[in-house]
Amino acid sequence: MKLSTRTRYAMRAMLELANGYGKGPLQTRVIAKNQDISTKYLEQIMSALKSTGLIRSQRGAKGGYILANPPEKIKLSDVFDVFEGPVVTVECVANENYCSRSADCVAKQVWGEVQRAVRNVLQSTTLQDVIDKAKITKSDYQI
Amino acid sequence: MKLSTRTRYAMRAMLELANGYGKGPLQTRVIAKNQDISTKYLEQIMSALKSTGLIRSQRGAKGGYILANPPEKIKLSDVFDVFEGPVVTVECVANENYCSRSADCVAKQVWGEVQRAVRNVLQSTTLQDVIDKAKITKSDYQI
DNA sequence: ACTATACCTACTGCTATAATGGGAATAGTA
DNA sequence: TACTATTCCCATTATAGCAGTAGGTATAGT
Repeated sequence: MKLSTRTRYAMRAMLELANGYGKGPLQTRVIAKNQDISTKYLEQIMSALKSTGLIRSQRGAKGGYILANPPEKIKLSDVFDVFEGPVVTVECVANENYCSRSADCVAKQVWGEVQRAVRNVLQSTTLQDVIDKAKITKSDYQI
Repeated sequence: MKLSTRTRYAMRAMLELANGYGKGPLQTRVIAKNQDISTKYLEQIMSALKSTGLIRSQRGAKGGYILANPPEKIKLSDVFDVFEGPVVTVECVANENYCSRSADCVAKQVWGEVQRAVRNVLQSTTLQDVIDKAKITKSDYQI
């Protein structure tokens, strides 16, 4: 159950944007360099983040991306869901009609609990929470 | 972050074995039929489960598989780990030297929390727990 | 005009997944 | 002994998704 690099890159990019929130747009190129990510690949990721409404863009020179909402309003689950779907698990948890065993299936319940555990962590934490945590634990922090 | 079908099949097969624990070996063919899984594919999965020591086999006619330990001694995480590795997340969480940002990386901490949440669910539940739950909620249960 | 940026589309190599298939070794049974 | 049901072992395949590359267009600032 690995995370895709897309999700990891997306999270790191969003944390960069959160960190620079209020200081104008941040460019893909800059984020890519800071995070040591392929610029071209990150471009696609930013595009996806934009299409879900998490970030806004400014085209042209001095353009870039900014968060669509303040970092304390963006939950980690918002970012996570862009590429990992509605979280973890199994088709049968989401779709009641997926399989004939559905009603009685206990395996389904197990995966449902795992799903809730993950969601609980990601929904109860905002980008701002993460930034704050970093500032507390490290003066010389990095994201 | 989908689960592989291997893991889902493995879990269902283990639950079948748990359900029939003490009644002699259960055959791949039977499990496959009950669970509507390709027999040949399940064969490989059973082989992997055996090689990790979770189940034992009896070859030849009237053979099959049995749990290596009673169902109350087998945690769901034992089954999960066979195919999903040491759980969720990201190389940098497991390997301290994976990336130069490691020491200060807050993204890493996020994924670490997710990992712990998942492990917590899977380590605190045994096969027997799941069977019991099914018996309570349904007289006509199915796994 | 020039430049830096977002934006768009297509392609590529790679790997893992989810099977399928054939057959050998083993053990019970008639 | 012959027969049969099983585990066991190995190879092959089709597909899909991931991660990344590439080239170009539209837009905005200077």
